[in-house]
Amino acid sequence: MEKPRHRYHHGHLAESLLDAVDAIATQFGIEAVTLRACAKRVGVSPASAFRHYDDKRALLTAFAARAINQLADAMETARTQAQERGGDTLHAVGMAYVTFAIDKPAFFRAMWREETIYAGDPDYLAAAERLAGYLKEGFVNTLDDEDPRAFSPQELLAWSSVHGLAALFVDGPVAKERDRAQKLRLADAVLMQLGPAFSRRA
Amino acid sequence: MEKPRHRYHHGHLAESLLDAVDAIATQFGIEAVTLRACAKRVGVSPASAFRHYDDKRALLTAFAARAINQLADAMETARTQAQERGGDTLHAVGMAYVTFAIDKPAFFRAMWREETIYAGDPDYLAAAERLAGYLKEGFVNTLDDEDPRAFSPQELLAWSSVHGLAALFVDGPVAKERDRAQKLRLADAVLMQLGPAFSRRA
DNA sequence: AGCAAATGTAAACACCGTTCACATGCAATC
DNA sequence: GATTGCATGTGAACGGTGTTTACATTTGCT
Repeated sequence: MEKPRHRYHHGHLAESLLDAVDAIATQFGIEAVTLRACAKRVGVSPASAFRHYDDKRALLTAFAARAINQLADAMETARTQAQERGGDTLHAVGMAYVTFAIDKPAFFRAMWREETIYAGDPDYLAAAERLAGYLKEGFVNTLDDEDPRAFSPQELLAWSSVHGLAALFVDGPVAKERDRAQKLRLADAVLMQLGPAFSRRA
Repeated sequence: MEKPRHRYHHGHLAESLLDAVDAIATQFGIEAVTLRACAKRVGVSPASAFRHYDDKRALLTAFAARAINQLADAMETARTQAQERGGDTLHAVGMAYVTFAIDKPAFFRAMWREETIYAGDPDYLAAAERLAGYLKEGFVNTLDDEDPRAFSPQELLAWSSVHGLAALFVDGPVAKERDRAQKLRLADAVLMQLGPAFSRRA
């Protein structure tokens, strides 16, 4: 497990490149993510990336899928904790969503960028569907036979509210000068307002 | 008003470049917008753009501000019509918002891109504030002395819902295969759900 | 051991944003 | 009307970008 510094074959290049995207996006933002910079950071030639990804776009797609799964993980944790404590599951999941966006804005931007990723990618779609699942929980399914990718107006309102709030924090002129805690308090207040719109189970 | 084909001085380069961004973004998406391509389309050398904009980013900022104002125009029209007809103003304004996003996705993307524009630009901020104003209308202001850029939880919920719905249509995996009319019907149903969350004036 | 497939490389390509010294046209002054 | 100064557009150059290609190295299989 030591570091054989200069192996010709890297071994885990595909994943390491994703880590490089992660690091650069975290530090300098998604716009600063460059194939060449990722390669350099991993200690590998620029061309080698193409052995693992068709495109820069394919790399960003994989990164987006990974980011969505990270967000979904956070939502899953929030749901489980809320269930144990008997709290409002939808609220908890929504707060996890907004919190992630506030803490990892570059990741949040990378996730939803049709022009920069291959939005039809199966892994990406699967991750998005998993994420949507946590938001749908707690709603009474009016039609169980329905396409699982479809949303009832209520479900879509829930996702829209949470997503819009996150997006406005990250890329909009909302609460720009407030710190993290203030944003979270504001998010909490906003999501509370959502309550009356739903007749949902405890 | 004829066309003096080859004047050395263009005359309205700054605005023409915005038109070029408009055209290219409409046809090929915002990611395809290139300073050189804009210049070529206007029939001018690439360097000339820098006499009018500090940056590519400054050009995109101006375009974003223009796009926001276009959206705000649409919202203003919707509001006025709804008022005349005695309809739900907030709903009408929200539908204008979502409709714009569906019809001009590249514009909608360009508007909210902190990493690609100068989000502190006064013109941009003014446009955003104007837009927010139309969404705030119809709410009872609890604190009139408050910072006009601040939002009550209700107001922010309204913006978030509408913005999130638009964003999910444009850059999310929602209603991807549906046509325009179907999306608009779905948007209508979603925004209807919002009603119970507000105790707002007629 | 030997060979094929997988993986990494170096060099080249066209395109990108940006800068700088220079060319051109416009408008105000004499 | 000529001169002069300023705003505006140009051409060539720079380093950086994604991507391709022909080639090098390593791994894994027989």
